[in-house]
Amino acid sequence: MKPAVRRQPDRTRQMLLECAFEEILRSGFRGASLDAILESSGVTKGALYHHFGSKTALGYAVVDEVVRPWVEDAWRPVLDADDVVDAALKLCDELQRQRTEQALEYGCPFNNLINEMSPIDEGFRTRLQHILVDWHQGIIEGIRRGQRNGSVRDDLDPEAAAAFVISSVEGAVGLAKAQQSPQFYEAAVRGLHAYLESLRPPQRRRSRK
Amino acid sequence: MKPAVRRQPDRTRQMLLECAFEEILRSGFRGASLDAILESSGVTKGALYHHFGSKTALGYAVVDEVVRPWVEDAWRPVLDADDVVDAALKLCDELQRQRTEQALEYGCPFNNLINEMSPIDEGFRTRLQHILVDWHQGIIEGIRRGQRNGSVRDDLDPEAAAAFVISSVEGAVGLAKAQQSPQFYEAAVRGLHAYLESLRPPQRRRSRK
DNA sequence: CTCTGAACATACCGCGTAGTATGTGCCGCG
DNA sequence: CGCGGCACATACTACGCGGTATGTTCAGAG
Repeated sequence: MKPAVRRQPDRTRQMLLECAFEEILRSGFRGASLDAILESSGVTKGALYHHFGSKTALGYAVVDEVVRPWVEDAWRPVLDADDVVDAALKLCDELQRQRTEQALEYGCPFNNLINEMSPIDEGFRTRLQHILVDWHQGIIEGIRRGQRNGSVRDDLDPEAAAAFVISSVEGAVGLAKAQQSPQFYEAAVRGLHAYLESLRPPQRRRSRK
Repeated sequence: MKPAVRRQPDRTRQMLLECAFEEILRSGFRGASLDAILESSGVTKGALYHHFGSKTALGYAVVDEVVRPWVEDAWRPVLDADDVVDAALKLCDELQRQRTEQALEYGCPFNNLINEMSPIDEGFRTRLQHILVDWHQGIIEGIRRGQRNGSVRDDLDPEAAAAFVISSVEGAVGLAKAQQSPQFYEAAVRGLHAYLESLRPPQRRRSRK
């Protein structure tokens, strides 16, 4: 009657991380109920405290092993593309298309955690900071490469532009939570789209195509 | 021995609102402890529940009577100025200067509440939504006026640009909480500054001065 | 002067929570 | 074959929290 295979510590741990991620996305970290995580994951409290020493430790693990890859997978394609603006616009359209989902209701897990936990817990703050710094640095590198291969204007401060773009994206996703219609969010993405277009060098009509 | 004047219901109520605002800024709404608010305001629990039916009612009142004016006072000057871009840049520098304060640690009360409460409480969501819609509409009007009097480019989607700017500001303030240095925040504001400059019409060198 | 009710003050309650103490089964090693 | 310890499972505890019940005081109407 019991599950065919038990004693799968890796799988149990992974289940906990994923279900905790979902619950934290819905309720925030402090609002996340361990009982809810246990119920959705089908794990008992004993198992949880065997794998993680505390709720905080579980939260840290979620940041390190779920949130971080989740964020990096999002912006990594931009860095790999040869035309940064094209790649960014593509990602921008992606944001527009995925808007019907939970994203508009629950926002971005990364942004949520920064807002909730950074001021009150150093462990969260430093972890989230590193994710942000890496992201920022990645975009800066992308812009520099774009400037080198002529797909981005030369007279652009890469550090400022990168921070500005990241801020606008996270800000838009955050503010969208206050709306029940995607109107504001769509407008913000349109604004971002136009801004990204303006980053192309003026002399050249198009880089190619 | 007792305070010279007691029984000042208006003052008591105001004290509660202000102290609740501070506590909510520090700990979020759910994390805000009524006991902490009572201690900092010097009011007892009986008095609190005489003025407000519940913690939620207190939170709504804080949004309506503290957060809303706080937000509107910030962007109202932009609408009143004749050159929108100048006014926006001024506000932008203001953001840069006030960065040393609590702003970087605790963020924007408005943005914080949206992120925390919108997904889980309709009462908060609708109130915050109205503040955001008014803000958005205000900036749109400002841009339109700028386009009419020649201080803003004609080929600009006011709705998109307004949402984009608001998003970037709130996003920057939110993300700044993850940093202990103002580096990222300053970069984002610099990016915003450059973007605002780009909104000026190209043909005219300067509107005046 | 009296008396009513607004404006508090104090003591208490119930609930959900993170965390713990202790028990159990099973796999692998010797 | 025995047995130690990993991977769980269950029952319980402590505590902070929002909320309430009840008592007290004072200002003002009549």
